[in-house]
Amino acid sequence: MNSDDFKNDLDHFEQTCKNAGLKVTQQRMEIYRALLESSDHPSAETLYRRLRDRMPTLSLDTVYRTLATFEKHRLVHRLETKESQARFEALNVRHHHFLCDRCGSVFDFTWPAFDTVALPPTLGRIGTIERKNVVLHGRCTACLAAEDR
Amino acid sequence: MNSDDFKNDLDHFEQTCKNAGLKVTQQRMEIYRALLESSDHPSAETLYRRLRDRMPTLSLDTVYRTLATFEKHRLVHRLETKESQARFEALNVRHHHFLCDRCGSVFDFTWPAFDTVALPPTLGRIGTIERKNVVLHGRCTACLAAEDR
DNA sequence: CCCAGAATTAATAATTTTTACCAAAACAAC
DNA sequence: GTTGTTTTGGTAAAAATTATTAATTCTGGG
Repeated sequence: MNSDDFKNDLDHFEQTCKNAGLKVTQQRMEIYRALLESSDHPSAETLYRRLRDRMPTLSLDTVYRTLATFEKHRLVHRLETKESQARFEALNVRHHHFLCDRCGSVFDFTWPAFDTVALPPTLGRIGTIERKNVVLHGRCTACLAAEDR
Repeated sequence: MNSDDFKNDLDHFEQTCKNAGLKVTQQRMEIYRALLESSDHPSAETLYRRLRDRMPTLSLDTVYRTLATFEKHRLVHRLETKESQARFEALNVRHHHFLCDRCGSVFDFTWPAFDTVALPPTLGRIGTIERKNVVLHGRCTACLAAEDR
């Protein structure tokens, strides 16, 4: 992500907060920024540890509470994983997920061809679709390399 | 699922247990059967409640332990959801999931057209793929009907 | 610049989910 | 039958998440 995008995201964040009547506090800013800067879809705990350097007084409670607030206002997205700890990502470009079954890492990717495939007709009876996501499972390159030793 | 398929699944279950050196106990049988009979991807707690009628002495501990054992031997599959409680399904035909964002229900569907789409080339750098799954989000018909009132 | 209201903090605790422990009993498989 | 695995019951612990309360801090709007 280049610095312009970054600035835009932070602007969008401020705007969304204001629209929703949310105050733009230091903590909310930093938590959102940390999510933008992270590509590893951190959990609340991870974010907390990551931010304590910059913000020694930050409380874990605030991280959980803030993430829940963000989620409610669609600023962040809670990932679906099998792990016990929930993972989050800042909500920007549409993408899909690759999950490494060994180390649990999550990688993003885009797949334009997928978006054009017609959905199976049976879905009409199931419900209305608002989001389509692909989840791939496998081994990430790092784990593959580690296993070859 | 017709009763032949069902029998086949139970046979496959017994065979897999034996291959893995797992004893075919009453509890394991019933837990697996309950999963085969369920289309709602129940959690450990739900399975426990569901089975207590037939098996009053079953313990929750056993359900968790057994599901973990099954998962290790690839007899069941732990679903990825945002919910706190993990959900399980018996592992048979390949399918995708529709999640209702309102009531949390999970519906299965197949999508042959999806399976033929070429993956984006960028994935080569990420890792090797073992499973591809689509997760759709939306409102199930029941929730849509309820909202129209 | 000030004020009201919102948000955070600290410290603790409760809840929920999941897993673990033990000794005793049950039971599947050979 | 014997053996070794598994379940049970009861309890407990760990991990993840949410809540409480009062005091303090800070944002946003005037």
